[in-house]
Amino acid sequence: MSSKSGADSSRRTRRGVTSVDVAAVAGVSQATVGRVFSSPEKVSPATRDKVQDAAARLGYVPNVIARSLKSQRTNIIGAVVPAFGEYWQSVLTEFSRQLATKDRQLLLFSFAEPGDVDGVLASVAQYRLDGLVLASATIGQDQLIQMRESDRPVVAFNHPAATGIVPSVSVDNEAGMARLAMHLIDTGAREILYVGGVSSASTDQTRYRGASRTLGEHGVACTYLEAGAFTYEAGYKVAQHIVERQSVPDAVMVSSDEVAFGVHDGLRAAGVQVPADLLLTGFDGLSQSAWAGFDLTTLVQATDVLVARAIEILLADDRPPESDPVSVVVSGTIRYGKTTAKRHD
Amino acid sequence: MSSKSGADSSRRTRRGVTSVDVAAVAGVSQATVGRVFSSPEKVSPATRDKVQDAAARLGYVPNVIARSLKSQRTNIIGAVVPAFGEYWQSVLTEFSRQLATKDRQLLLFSFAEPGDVDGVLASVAQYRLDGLVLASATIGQDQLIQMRESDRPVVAFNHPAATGIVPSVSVDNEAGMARLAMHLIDTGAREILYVGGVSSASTDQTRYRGASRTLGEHGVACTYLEAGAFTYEAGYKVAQHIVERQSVPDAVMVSSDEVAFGVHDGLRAAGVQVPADLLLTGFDGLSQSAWAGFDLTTLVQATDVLVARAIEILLADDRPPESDPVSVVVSGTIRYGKTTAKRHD
DNA sequence: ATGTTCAATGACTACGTAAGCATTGAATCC
DNA sequence: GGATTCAATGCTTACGTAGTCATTGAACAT
Repeated sequence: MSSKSGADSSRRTRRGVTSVDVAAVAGVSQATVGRVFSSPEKVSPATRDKVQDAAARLGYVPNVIARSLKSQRTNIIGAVVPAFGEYWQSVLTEFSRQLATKDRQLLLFSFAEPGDVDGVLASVAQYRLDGLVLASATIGQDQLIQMRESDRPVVAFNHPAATGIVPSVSVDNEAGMARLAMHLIDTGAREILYVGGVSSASTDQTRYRGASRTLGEHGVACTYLEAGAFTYEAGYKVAQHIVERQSVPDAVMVSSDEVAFGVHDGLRAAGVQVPADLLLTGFDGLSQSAWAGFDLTTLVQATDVLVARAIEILLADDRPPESDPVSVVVSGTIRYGKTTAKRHD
Repeated sequence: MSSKSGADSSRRTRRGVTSVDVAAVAGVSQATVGRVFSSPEKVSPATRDKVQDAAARLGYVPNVIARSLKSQRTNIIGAVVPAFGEYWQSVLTEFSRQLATKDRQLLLFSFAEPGDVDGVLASVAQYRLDGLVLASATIGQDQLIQMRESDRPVVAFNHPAATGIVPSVSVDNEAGMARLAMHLIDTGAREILYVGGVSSASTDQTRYRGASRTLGEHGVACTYLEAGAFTYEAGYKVAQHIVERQSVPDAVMVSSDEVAFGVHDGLRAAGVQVPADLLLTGFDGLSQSAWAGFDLTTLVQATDVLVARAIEILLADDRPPESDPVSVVVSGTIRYGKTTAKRHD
C-alpha cells in the first residue's frame, strides 16, 4: 500500500529474506524460526507470535529448495505423460487436483515422441522427486526395469505391460473390453471389426485380447485394424477403410474414445448410420463420450479412483519389496449410449 | 544386467552418489567434477573422460535441488491453472511441450475454486521458480498486484484484466469477437443472443464488449445471458432457456467453445436446428470445434504462438520495468464452420 | 635462461534450512 | 533446600552444488 515496502532493516531489497533475517528481527535464533514453521508446537506461544510477526513484516517465505536439500524430500511428484491426447490430459488434471489436496505438487514431463522417453527419464532423475508416475502405455520394458532400480517410489499408470515390473494401477482393460464385446453379442452383432490405436501400446494389446477372446468364445468373427494413433483424425481416416471393405461389419469396437469419436464422424461422413447400420463402442469414458452428439457406448474408467490408488502407492510409508510390486486393477463401468441401441431388424 | 550394481567402493547402497564421491573415484577435486557437468569446455579431455567414466560407474546424477539452491535458479516454470476445462488443458500441454524443448519443466498448481487461488499463490511463493504463468481469467486485481511485487518473472495468460498490472499475453479477445459478430451480421442475423460463461471472468467481459459494440454499431440487438460456468453442461442447460424465450434470436454467440458445444447439443435436443433455425459461434478454436459433429464457427487462438510469447517474456534476460509491463496481443483466426452457413431465406 | 601468459585444476565457501546435541532455567519432588 | 526433570531455546553441522580465488605448470617470447 505504501511505496515499495523495501528498506526494512538492512539494504536487502526484497530478494531472499531468510530465516536468519527473521531470527535477527525477532531476537531469536535461526533454529527457533525454523521450528515455528515446521513444528510450532515445540515453541512457546510468546516466541511464536514474535517470530510470526517478524516474518510477516519482512515478508519471509520459507525456501522449499533449501528445505528439500536438507530434508531429502521435495513434496513434488513427477509425471511422465504423452504430450497429446484427451485421455492423458484428463488423467493429468486429476492427479494435479488430488495431489493439491495433499500439499503435493505435480511436475510435468511430457514427451511428444515415444523415442523421447529416454531423455525425459534422464531429466527426471536429476530432480529428487518424492515419487514418479509413468503414465504412458508405450514405455519400454528396459526403461521400466531401469526405473525399478530407482530409490524413489514409482507407479505405472494404465500400462498393463508394466505389471510385475513396477507397482501398477490400471483399469481392467481386458475384462472391460470383454464386457463391451458381450454387450455387442447380446445386441446381435455377428461380425465385428476392432480398431486399435497403436498396436505397440500395451493397453491396446490388452484391450484387443479382451475383445477377441470373448468374441471367439461365442463364435463371432473379429478383425483387427490399426488406426495408427490415438487421435480423432486417425479414427476419422480409418473410417474410410471400414466402409470400403468387402464385408461391412455389424459393429466396430474402438480401443479408445478419442479414436472412436473420429470413427463415428468419419462413418457418418461416409453415409453410414450409427447405430442403424453399424454399432460402435469406445473405451475410456471421456467426458465427451456423454455429449449428445456422440452418446457413445464405452467403458468408463473411474479415473478418480485410479489416480487415488496411484497416489496411495507413491506416498505409502512402507516401500513394498521390489521383487513383488503391487498391482492394482480397478474395474470399469459400462456406459450404454445410443451407439449400440438395439436395432429393429 | 549383473546382480544389483551395489557395493561399488564404499557401503553406500545407491542413495546419494555425489560429486564428491565421483571426484574421489576419478582422483580429481569436486570442483572439477562440477565443471565437467556444467562447463565441460573448461576441462581437459583427459580428465573429462576420467570423470565421466567414474560418474557412469557410480551412477552419479547431478542433484538439481542442490544446484538450484546454489545457483538461485530452478529451471522450473510454475503454472497456476484452473483444474477444469478443455481450454486450459490444451494451454497447459502446449506450455509443457514448448518448455521441454528449452530444458525447462512445468510445475502445476491447479485450483478448483477461484477462492483457492490465494492458498495456491502462497504455496507457489515457496518454490523459487524461474517464472510463473498465471493462466486464469478469474485471478483478482489484488492478487495480481501482489504477484507484481514478486522478484520473479510473471506473465498473465489470456487475462485481459491483468494488462498493465503484470506482463500479459492474450489473444485479441475483443477484436476476435467483433469479427465473429461482423460475420453474423453479414450472414443476415438481426437479433443476437450472447451466452457468457462466468461474467466475472475478464475474458468473458472483454469478449462480450467486442460483440456488443460491433452489433450496436450496426443496429443489431444483443442480449447477454450467463451460462454460469465454462462447461459443456452449463451450455446444454442454458440452451433450454434460449428456446423458451419470447423471441427466438437469429444467432447465438457463445464466449467459449466448450460452452458452445453444450449449447449446440442442447439446442438440437430441443428441436432447434443449427444453422437452419439459428446460427452459432464459439471462441477458442478447440480441436473439437473442427470435429464433424460440431463444425463450429469460432475464433481460433494460435495457442502455440501465445504460449511461445509467454515463454519469451518469462525467460527474457532483461526484466522490463515493473512500472510499465509489456502486453502482447495476438490476433486470432476465424474458422468458418457450418454452424453459420448462410441460410437460404 | 628468465619472465610472461594462460589453461587446467584445486581449495574454500555460501546457498537456506533442519536435525542433533548442548544449554538454560523454571517447576517439581522428597 | 538441593536434586531432578523437562520444556524452551541456542549452537553447530550437513545437505550437494557452483562460483571465487589461488595455485600449478607448460608453452612461449625475449
